[in-house]
Amino acid sequence: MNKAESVKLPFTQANTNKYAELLVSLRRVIRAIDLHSKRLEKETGLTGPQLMVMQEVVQHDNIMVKLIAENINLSPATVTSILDRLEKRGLVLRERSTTDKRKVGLHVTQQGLDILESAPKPLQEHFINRFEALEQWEQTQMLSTMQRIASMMDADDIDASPLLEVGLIQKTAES
Amino acid sequence: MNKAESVKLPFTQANTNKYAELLVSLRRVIRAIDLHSKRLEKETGLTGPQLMVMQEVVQHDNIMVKLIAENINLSPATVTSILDRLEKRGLVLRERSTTDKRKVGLHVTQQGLDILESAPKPLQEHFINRFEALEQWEQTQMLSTMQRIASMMDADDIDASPLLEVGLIQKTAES
DNA sequence: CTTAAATACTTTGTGTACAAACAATAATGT
DNA sequence: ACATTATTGTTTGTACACAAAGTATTTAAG
Repeated sequence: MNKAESVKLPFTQANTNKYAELLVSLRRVIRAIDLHSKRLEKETGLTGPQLMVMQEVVQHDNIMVKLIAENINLSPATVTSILDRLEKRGLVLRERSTTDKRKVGLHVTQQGLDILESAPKPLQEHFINRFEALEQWEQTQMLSTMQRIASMMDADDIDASPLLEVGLIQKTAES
Repeated sequence: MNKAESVKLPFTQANTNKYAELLVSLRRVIRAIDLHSKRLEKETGLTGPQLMVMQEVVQHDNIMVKLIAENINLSPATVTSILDRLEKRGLVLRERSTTDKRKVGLHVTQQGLDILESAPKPLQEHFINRFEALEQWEQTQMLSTMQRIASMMDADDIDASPLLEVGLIQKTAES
């Protein structure tokens, strides 16, 4: 077990445990998504997040800001700023509820529908094609890996109780 | 399985192939990374990206901006703005090369080293612990899945030649 | 040697993305 | 009735993150 005592290893160095590589892959993915979003914007006038918000509004008319935020995993503040832009372009409408004046219901306009009509997907066509060309089991496996990473990451405080359902693996300390 | 066949299915509809769920997981992960970065900032004064840049500079003294950008997968413009902040706080130094005055070499200061000394990891401790508690094969499998997703995403133009090695799956045109 | 092209970095402009502070309203408590 | 608390949404301030345009410098071409 002489793996980590080497010479100096300032911080994350050569033995750089796999999670560092994982982080690099994640960065690549994040960047790819962002670049796609930027390209969308030029081609269709809608960024990825804007597209996701629009779709939420279309699928659930009169939806509240809070709900949108939860559904697509963004903070309310972020959603507000996205809605500002969408409203300014006349793609959605805000309507304050009369029964509960804290709430704001969202509606898509005809112009918004028109844009969505021709709107592309929130992920690269290229990726989608490749993904769907995979075998079912591969898609499933990819998805469940991502979901697992996600659940390992969020809930920093909640302790891994639900993660152990798989079985109390007894550590198997083989080197 | 009568859960999603609802009424109209405007665009991305109920059969909403798995990639949509994948995107949701990715968003969760992206957000978890961002939230961790924000927390880091409050606790140590360094965000995740700042930490990554610092580590590049420590590991390769006199490194150029361009190189940093490539190594951590960011645009030069982004790195410049991160360096602005690090320099303003006296954590790094910019030094214009004398032989090629376009180039800027980066150096970490003592103060920067001090901060790094106590610097946390760029991912949640919690995640790292969980990840490293996994079996080796599981770590490997997670990593390779992420790398596969990454390579399916970037290089929008490059056609999937290396991806087909697995076998020319014949599309499975069910539905 | 002068112009053109390439390189390295910065600036500008836009769009996320968040926490924290705020405002308005609603629900609850006393 | 009045005060406290909770909920919903917005504002403010900061930090990414990029493309496109701009600056300075170097290299290449003619």
